[in-house]
Amino acid sequence: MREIDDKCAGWHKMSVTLKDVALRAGVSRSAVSRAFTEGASVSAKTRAKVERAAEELGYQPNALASSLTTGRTKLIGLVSNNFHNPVFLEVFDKCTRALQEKGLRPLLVNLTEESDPTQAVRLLRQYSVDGVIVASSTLPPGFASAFRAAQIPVVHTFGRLCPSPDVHVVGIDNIDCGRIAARELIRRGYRKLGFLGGPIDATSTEDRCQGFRQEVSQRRGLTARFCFAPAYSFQAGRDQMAALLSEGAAEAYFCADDVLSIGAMAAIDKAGLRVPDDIGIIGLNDMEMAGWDSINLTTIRQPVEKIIKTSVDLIVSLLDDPARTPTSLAHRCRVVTRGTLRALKP
Amino acid sequence: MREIDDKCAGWHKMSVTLKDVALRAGVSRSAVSRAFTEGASVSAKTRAKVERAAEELGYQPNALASSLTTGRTKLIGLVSNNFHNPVFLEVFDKCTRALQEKGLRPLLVNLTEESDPTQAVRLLRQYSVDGVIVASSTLPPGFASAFRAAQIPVVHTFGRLCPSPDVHVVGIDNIDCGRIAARELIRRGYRKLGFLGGPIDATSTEDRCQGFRQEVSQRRGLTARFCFAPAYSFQAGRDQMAALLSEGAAEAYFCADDVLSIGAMAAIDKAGLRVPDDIGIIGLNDMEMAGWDSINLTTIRQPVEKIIKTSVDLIVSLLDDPARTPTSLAHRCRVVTRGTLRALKP
DNA sequence: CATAAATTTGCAACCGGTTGCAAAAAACAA
DNA sequence: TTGTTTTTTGCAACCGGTTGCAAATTTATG
Repeated sequence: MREIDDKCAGWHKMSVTLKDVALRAGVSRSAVSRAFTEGASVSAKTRAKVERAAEELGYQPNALASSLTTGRTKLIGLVSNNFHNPVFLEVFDKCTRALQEKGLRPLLVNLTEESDPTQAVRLLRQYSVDGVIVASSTLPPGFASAFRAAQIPVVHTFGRLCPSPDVHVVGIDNIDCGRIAARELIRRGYRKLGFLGGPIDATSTEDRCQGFRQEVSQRRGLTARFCFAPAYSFQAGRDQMAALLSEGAAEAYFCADDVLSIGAMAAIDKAGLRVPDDIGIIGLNDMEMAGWDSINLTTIRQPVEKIIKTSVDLIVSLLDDPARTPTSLAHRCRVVTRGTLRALKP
Repeated sequence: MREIDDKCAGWHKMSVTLKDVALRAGVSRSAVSRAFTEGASVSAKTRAKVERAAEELGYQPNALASSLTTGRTKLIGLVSNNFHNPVFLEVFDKCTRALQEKGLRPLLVNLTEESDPTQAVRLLRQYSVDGVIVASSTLPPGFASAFRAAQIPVVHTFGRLCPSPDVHVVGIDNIDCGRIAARELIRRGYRKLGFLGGPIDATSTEDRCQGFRQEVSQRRGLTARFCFAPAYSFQAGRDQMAALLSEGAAEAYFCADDVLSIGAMAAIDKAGLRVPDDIGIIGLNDMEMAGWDSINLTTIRQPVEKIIKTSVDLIVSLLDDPARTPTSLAHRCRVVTRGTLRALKP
């Protein structure tokens, strides 16, 4: 520590460069460059000289400078608008880890409200990112397409599926999730069903709603009501459920998100009703807190880890082959049974 | 959409450059550069010509290339190892927003296990970040210092306070928080106190423990026991509390983190005891979930928003004046009373 | 209108690397 | 040893911008 400080004393913006190393090692600048390039033509002898000099000077190649000629920055834009949903902490964790393991660096973009991609595209083009991961279950497909139009490889993680999509999509089949939820409720004998969604224009809510509706309409003797909270948030779920309760609630709800579910349960509790005895709830996501004892939410599990891994692998392969025709990749979801639906009839 | 695609057809890696714009506008490259530089000397006429040409070609200046000469990338390393604590979602949200508002871009580094800074320093030096925010309540002061030693402006957010620190620290007075917690428990008439910390080597746990201990030892007639969970996690809190219960628990615990508190409460509940009737709990952080009805945790609130704002303002000012002597900046914390401590005696 | 002052412009060098190419060195073959 | 092939090396140009400086232009002044 002390030693480093002493060595540093006096500099201001030194930053050892290729030239310095070359000078010290007594070789040309190209030689140094090559010594640091995997698979380049350098003799063992010069490589040794260079490495020693670099070591002594504490040289670090400037990734940005080299990107100028190589055309690769190893930067990946990580774009999201879901900075409020706990499940996204897991997403960021997994995603940054996976990228780091591949030698890529996540450049984070937080879309505040904004759902217009031009700003984000501009920014990420300025930084010459090699690719972009759009992680959002609410943005429309057109958002991610804007990156493609700008020649930037892009994967829309948690995006809306589509048979022949504009850009690569990795996520879950939200329509199917709606069906799964409906079937689970029906299986447990509920007849008066409800759907509580997030923002009505979020693609995930639309799709989950659609699947739910489809499944319900295929059966006889069921009723279903649909409503939408203005956000995927505790407060929104709570308020919305409070309103529903005052106008006569259904027997069980599919809340299109765990946080929403928890808000809804708070309202139910406050109204003096009990889950699952009076009202059943099934959520979606299986975020960590869903498993906490005081919450214990039955929910549909989204395999986040797999989704992220697939997305990162995909973006990596796109770096080499950007032209691959876009595909939709859906991961399987399953119900995680906890305590917010009544027991199956024996 | 269609139109854009058509225009794109044929390119491969075109990327419009300064030269292209210069050519089209019929001016020199420097003129174009100046037209895009705030406060440079350009006539209105040429600026107009350049802007039109740039518009037509869809030109975006390459931030990385310009960083080569200006020495500024506007990249800020955001380094953290707390990708599991929900409060950090808020941290990331606030932090990225604040940085973006200042025209800076967060380059995320997820320290997986790792508590050796050399790797991170190397990486961020390669990308010539203008500064670094280390957001962690567990890393030792030496971690952030490594950036300073590498001549990179750094702020340690949520770091350990110190009268004359090695690097700028913004956060809370953890020792004081320990005291506050103890006082709150004592005020409510608890006599047999307990401290449940996170990893024993996390600076935040050490300090909170120390403050708690200090306060307790200043009073008569109190007992206090101390224990530490291996992580700031639900499971760890739960397991640790389960162990405590089996060997005879205290009347009230200060759990050095909200997630830990919730885990502890789960264990208490499972043991057939009740909070706050049998055991009182006070947490620390006031993460969003602490306010959820089913949790309703009394806790010490950390003013995350202010802390982040201060940190970002600080790093911004460091960009212009990197040599400023490091300071410790503590934000005030206060108890948020909810339902996990017994009522005050009348 | 001439001249001085202020503004705008382009040239050329530079930022920190990479890379094609031809010359130099080393390794190999005869 | 010499001639040939292979490997290593340095030169110089380039990546996409920025900037000091002097020349050219515009504006202000007398």
